[in-house]
Amino acid sequence: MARRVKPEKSSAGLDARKAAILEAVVREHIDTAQPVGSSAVATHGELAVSSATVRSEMVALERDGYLSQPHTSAGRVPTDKGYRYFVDHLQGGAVGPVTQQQIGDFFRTVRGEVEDVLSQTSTLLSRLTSYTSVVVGAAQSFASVLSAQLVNLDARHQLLVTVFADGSVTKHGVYLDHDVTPSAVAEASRQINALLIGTTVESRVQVPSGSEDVATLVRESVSVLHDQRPTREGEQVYIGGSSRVAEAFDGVETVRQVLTILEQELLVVSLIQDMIDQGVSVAIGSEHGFEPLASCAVVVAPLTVDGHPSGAVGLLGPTRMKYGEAMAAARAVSQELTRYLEGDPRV
Amino acid sequence: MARRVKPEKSSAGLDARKAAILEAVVREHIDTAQPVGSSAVATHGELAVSSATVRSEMVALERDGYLSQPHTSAGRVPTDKGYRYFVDHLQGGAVGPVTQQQIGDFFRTVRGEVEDVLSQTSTLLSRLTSYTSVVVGAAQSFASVLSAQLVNLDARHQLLVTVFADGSVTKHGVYLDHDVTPSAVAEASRQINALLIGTTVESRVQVPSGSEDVATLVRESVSVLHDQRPTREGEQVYIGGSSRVAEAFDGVETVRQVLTILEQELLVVSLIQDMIDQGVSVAIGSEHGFEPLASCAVVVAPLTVDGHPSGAVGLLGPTRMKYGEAMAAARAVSQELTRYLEGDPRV
DNA sequence: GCCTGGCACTCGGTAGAATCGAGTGCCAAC
DNA sequence: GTTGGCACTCGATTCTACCGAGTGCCAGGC
Repeated sequence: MARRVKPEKSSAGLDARKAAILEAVVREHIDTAQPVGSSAVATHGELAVSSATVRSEMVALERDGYLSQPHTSAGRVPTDKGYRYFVDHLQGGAVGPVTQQQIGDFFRTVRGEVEDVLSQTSTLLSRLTSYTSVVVGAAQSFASVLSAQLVNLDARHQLLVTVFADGSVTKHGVYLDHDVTPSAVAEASRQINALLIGTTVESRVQVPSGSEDVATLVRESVSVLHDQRPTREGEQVYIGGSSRVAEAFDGVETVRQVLTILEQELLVVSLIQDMIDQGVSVAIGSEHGFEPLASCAVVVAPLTVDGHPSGAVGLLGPTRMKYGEAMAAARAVSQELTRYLEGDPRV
Repeated sequence: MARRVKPEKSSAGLDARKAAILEAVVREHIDTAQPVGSSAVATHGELAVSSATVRSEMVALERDGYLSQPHTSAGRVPTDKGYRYFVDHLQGGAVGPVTQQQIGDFFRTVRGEVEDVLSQTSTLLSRLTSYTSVVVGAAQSFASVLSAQLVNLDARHQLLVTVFADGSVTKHGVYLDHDVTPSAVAEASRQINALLIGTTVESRVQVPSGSEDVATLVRESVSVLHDQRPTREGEQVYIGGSSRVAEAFDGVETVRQVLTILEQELLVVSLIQDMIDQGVSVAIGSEHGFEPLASCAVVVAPLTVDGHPSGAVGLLGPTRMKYGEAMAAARAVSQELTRYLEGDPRV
């Protein structure tokens, strides 16, 4: 058997006509949610060939895994591989002027704590794209302590309020089984502040021994701060427009599955984090290896504040989502959000 | 025409047999989600009457608005009024021992900031009941300031961290258009603390005039704290198990509508707040006057910490929800959560 | 050798007819 | 007042026929 290699097939690319047909099928299917027939491609598209030609090309595209047929005598539907090719060859356009304007307006007028801004950003992104949006804000666990203060709630209950260099604030209850005097709390607060400033939650510090109230308070405070579970505290997830899930899929069961996934924030974070780590911006269907999201596509854009990776914005839609628009919107929002966060460090 | 009044009809109550039949219909319908026929009631129920008798009673119940027929020759379905009667005559049982155990375990082991506890409580309640749950935590806007501190993020950016008597903490960015020295910040922090301690966000305080850095910082800080939007900051909403919405209704469109409502937190808060204010614990169908939730029922239980109303826990399900279980679970969780919050004031 | 028009074939979707049966309303008899 | 009996209704289900979009294949043309 001759080892002759047909250039169009062995190379990753498709020949121009196949590519054009694939693109037409994808575009049409995204638009109509219906299988696309050869004649639709022949008339609608720009290629000047007959439907018979399109048909034979489609056979090849199907053999190579870019298209599939729901059943004989139906049109073709893109496979995940087909979408992948489409996305890879999409020259990333920018977002429309109206959308850009809306994004600009939003960040010009939004105010409040970072958490609120992230949450509202998620809603914005969802509104702009009509897909479900996810914003992940990663607090740097290596951020050092700027201030730690023990506040007296009542004689037995104190609140440890810690401010970190990245602007995040945590609070932890510190309880004793007997009353302490305000002056003991004030003294403990001074010591804690001195002890913790400049450290991170990962660094170990020398705590005083002894059983008098001040020492106990200091020990308790330090331990409660260091025992915070790293995952939950480190990342916040904001999901916007979960009702869009019900628009994207028509089976109630699929909707339920996707919503169930979205409820598990750790899952969502790790999925998006994986994508960011691998430098991927779009995951289609089962590319992320997540069974229940097999009919979904995820688009992400990283957030980098002052050079540090610090979260991401993402969109979740059906595999037949409008990739161009979604990617443009995610990019635009991530850029503006980054600028906002940098100009305005973790309000 | 004789003005004779039949006692059973004019009084609010139904005669015993009608009540029994109504109850049987409601129970059966909640169980099966199907219209209930007369024979099912006659056999299944405890009443020793024939289906023909049940039928004629059902005609009366339908005339009085407790039941309705999807179409001739189908069984009967309870109306909102029918559910209302059922709920009003439900003697509130307690939660099962297993559930009680789970709730107890949860509050015995849960740790962290209040916000996290409330969020996890919402998930718990949803898991226990398989309905979507809502937890509203109301921070007292009348809570006085325990401590206010200005922390130096960098030369132009300061963070105002305020601790309130109810244990809540807020942070606000304070920015100037020029650099300030750390000692100015420290001095401003001292003044702000002295100025604000004991006040509430509603009380007006006398701020220093003058253009030097310290006075400006103090003015800015006080104003940024007072300008916080009262609604958004005052109440936090935690929604658990939104995927349950997809289980409760079978039309994708209904699911979408309900999810859309749940996304509008202010709406949810005001709905629940209204119910609490009016001392209602169950709202069925259109009782709350909310079009898109016409096919839903809402169960709430108030939270009162140290005698002050401070939020609520709620459940949202279909009108054919298991009222007994839902109410018992909401009550049990609200009690335990109340105890937790009191014993452990706003960690 | 590639493209094209023609053609037989496939198969899901829709419409209509027939059927089934759960459930009703009514009535005469007890 | 209750009950068994009975005719009737009407949604749901099944079956059939049919339509048509779309295919695969092939012979003829450029």
